[in-house]
Amino acid sequence: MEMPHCDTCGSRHKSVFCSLSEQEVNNVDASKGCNIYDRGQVIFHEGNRTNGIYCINKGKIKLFQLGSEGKEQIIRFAKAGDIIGYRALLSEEPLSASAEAIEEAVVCFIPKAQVFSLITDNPNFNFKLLKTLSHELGEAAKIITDLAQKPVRERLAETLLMLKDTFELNEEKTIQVKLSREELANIVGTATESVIRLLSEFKKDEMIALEGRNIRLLNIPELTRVANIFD
Amino acid sequence: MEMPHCDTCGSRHKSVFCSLSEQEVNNVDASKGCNIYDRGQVIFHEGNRTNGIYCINKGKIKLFQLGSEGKEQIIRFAKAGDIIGYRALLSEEPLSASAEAIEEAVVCFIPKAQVFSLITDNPNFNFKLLKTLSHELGEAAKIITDLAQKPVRERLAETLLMLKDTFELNEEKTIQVKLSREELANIVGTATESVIRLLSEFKKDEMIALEGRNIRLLNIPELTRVANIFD
DNA sequence: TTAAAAACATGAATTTTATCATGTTTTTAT
DNA sequence: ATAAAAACATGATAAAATTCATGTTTTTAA
Repeated sequence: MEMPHCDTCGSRHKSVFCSLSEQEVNNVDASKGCNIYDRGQVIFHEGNRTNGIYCINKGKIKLFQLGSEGKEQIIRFAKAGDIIGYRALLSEEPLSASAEAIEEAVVCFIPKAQVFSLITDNPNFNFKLLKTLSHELGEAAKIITDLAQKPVRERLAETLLMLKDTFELNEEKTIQVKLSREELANIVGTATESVIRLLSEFKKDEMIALEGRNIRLLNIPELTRVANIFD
Repeated sequence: MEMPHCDTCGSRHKSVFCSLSEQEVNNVDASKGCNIYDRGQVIFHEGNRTNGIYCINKGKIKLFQLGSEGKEQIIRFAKAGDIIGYRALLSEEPLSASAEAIEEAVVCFIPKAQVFSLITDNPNFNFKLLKTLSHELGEAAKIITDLAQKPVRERLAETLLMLKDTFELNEEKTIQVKLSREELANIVGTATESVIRLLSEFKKDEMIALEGRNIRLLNIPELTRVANIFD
């Protein structure tokens, strides 16, 4: 594999690393290691320790926890420019989730020492980290309230809109990520059959179109109404 | 009211402020403002902006979001030594939750400038903040998985154990916090009647004893088993 | 390429959970 | 102290969601 350079990494400027000096970018470059992961390959395992953070150069990643019955709960997604594994590194706790590529991905590993030296020496990086963590915590609180209070139909509509925001639509209004019905169920927090049924309903109501795992959002205002989102 | 001094604040040494120098403590003291809140009084409102963080000197606080039907979802609790409002301050977003005293509380307000100067000048404080945020994010992920996958009965048992860990038991094994059945339902994510019914069951099975709003945990191993917690 | 496995789909039955109705007890405010 | 309000409690009913069963389609691997 050809090692990608942070220098030429397209997503660096909209990432947590956007404020790094040339010298700092070179330091990160020198200390990092990169890997290609095929669809389905695991980047790290829940419960393990981490000695650095992972930066997504290319591809799409799902982060999930295993529930007590061995069922996956997808906590969030990461894509080019995002970092993963920082929560465990900073809290000095084991990884709270596993990370798995949902399409071919290139992921760089930045060792702990490098991360901590950036935190110490680059206030902008530090504030970016604080901001990322705080933002994620706010998102998590919203998800908690939704899971606790909204019925499955609303949560599925909301999930489709979240996937649109995260991965965007192409020209044909198709969400740019392919997930199985089971994976959708593992975001929504429901049974696979319920997702299948509700997707069929959304299709019948012409809110979406289905072509295999591709989902086209035909009527976003109506999906928003179903999701019961007021903000 | 008598203004409490950080200097003599019993919880400071186990809080995020434990690493402050004498000078820094004096600076915080000089810039802070304190208030007493009676049970039921609101400290801040979801959706508003904040210009600092709130440090609990005494008392117990619930943090909650309002769901789309106007129902409270309790996200977490705070007690002496804890800080609240930092998520919104650091993410530069509106407050994601409201804070309300569930018993008489003394809460100090530390202005933004003071917080940011500590972040910049005291690496230990900064790391404590990063650690707190990361830890909270991990807790939130666990809650998400539980809400998505565990039935109400298990979640209620788990909630009782969480309250035990947060507020501790007295000599009679009573959880040291008084919550209404409705508030318990707003943690668990269920209907008030379901909480009432399940508490009666737990009582019949001699896992707990009920005396008004006091809950005594008689059989913690069995509660743990019901909660289906393997760690 | 073809057999096996996995994913998708749908109906029926069952379980879980919420809602509604009603009565009692406790708390709060005058 | 007492009336009103809120909280607690429980049964009956209804709704929501899961599970089970079964068949089809799609994907994967030999």
